[in-house]
Amino acid sequence: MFTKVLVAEDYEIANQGIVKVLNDAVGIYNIHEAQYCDDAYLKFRKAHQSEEPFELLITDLSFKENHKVQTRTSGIELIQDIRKIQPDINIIVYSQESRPDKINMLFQKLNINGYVCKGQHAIKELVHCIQGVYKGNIVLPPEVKDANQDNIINLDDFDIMLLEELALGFTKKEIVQKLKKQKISPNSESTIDKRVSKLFDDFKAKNTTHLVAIVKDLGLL
Amino acid sequence: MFTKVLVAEDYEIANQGIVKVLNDAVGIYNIHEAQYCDDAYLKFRKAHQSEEPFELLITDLSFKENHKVQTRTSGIELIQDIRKIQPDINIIVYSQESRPDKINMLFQKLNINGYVCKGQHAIKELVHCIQGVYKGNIVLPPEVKDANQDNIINLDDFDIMLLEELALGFTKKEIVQKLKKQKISPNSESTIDKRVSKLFDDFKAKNTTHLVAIVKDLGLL
DNA sequence: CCTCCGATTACGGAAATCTGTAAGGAGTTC
DNA sequence: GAACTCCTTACAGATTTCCGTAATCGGAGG
Repeated sequence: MFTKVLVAEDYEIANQGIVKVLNDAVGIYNIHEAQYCDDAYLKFRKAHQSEEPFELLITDLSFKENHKVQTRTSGIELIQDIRKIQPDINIIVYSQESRPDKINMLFQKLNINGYVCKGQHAIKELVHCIQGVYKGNIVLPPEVKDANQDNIINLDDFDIMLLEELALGFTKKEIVQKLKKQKISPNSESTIDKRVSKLFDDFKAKNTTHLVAIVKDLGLL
Repeated sequence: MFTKVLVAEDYEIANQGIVKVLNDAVGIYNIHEAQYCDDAYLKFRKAHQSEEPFELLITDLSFKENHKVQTRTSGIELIQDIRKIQPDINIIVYSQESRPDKINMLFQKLNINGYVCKGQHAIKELVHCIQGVYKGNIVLPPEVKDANQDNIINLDDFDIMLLEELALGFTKKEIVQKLKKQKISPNSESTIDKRVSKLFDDFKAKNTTHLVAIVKDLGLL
């Protein structure tokens, strides 16, 4: 089993809970805690430099800002920064988020090893997830396993960019200008139209406003 | 101090944590727990019928659905249902939500007595909140106290309805038709235009899509 | 009674959206 | 090379949005 683990979680009650689970149910005792992203990063780097690296990171996604100045505010940035130092580190994200699309994104973009959803069965799922990751598996939460199947809509970066620009209130003409300025193709208004129309079909949206509302609800933006 | 308290929280680790805080830091020992909304409601009703009512409800807002059929899925419904039985019950909401607008809505629409934000200082805030509510105060979380001031935008029910319809992709013409069918006034396209334009100003939105995106981000929809 | 003020309503016009059709290019397959 | 598909681009027209101006109505206050 993993011997050295870092738990990054700002919510102090949960933090205590996780440590207890690791002790009692998994049998890990060398556990370091961090309540702030920056703190987690520093602890991680120090351990890596002194050649006593962590084997597993368990982290939340959202860290509330407080009086202290934090350079990293979200767990996503923390993961990216830590992966730069130690690419093969095992990472389990442990968060409130339960929207399948958003969780899927974590696996795709950040290559996390496991995800546990804070909730009723968090203890059982956490134990199961750690054991699975230790065996080298990718452990999806039941929320994603159930929901997946065929309703996954594959959005490429261009689609995401379009959605973001539209959500920021830019007109298609403005988006076209931006694209041309940045020399990104495609960049004709007609193609943008076509792309957005395809998104209408995908998400069964009636118009741009509806589309952005749907995508916001799904947590993709 | 309160003697009989109900804690409704589906997240088992947090549930345990709250009970511990109530025991150690506040000195409340007659604590009942519920992991499901329906369960909380039943316990509450039973206590009220047997004339040993709860004096305080501490509840989360979001309850994950699971295999069990739940008639109440959100803490908001739970609060509304419990208030019907015992209007003067003290209620503290204890949730992830940190957006000032959404928290304000809880105080305005549900008349809750206190709010505690899950986070770094949850323990201290929870203790402070319980003590304040016991004295008869309305206890706002620091997030709201800081943020408030003048940036509160007052939306009436008509505005909210407009925003919801727009987010569902209805055109203004369609909304007008609905209003006329339901004999709700105002119901002219021109007034709808004016109202939405005012919302543009309030939220500094460039167009309808931008407006809906902003409002979704604020958590008002 | 009169005036002021805010909300509602009507109307018009420039701009943007949405939805077609059609044409050109790049890559694949036969 | 011909046939095919997929993506990009152009264009056009109906609808909708957005933002003016202006008329009307009702309540508040002098």
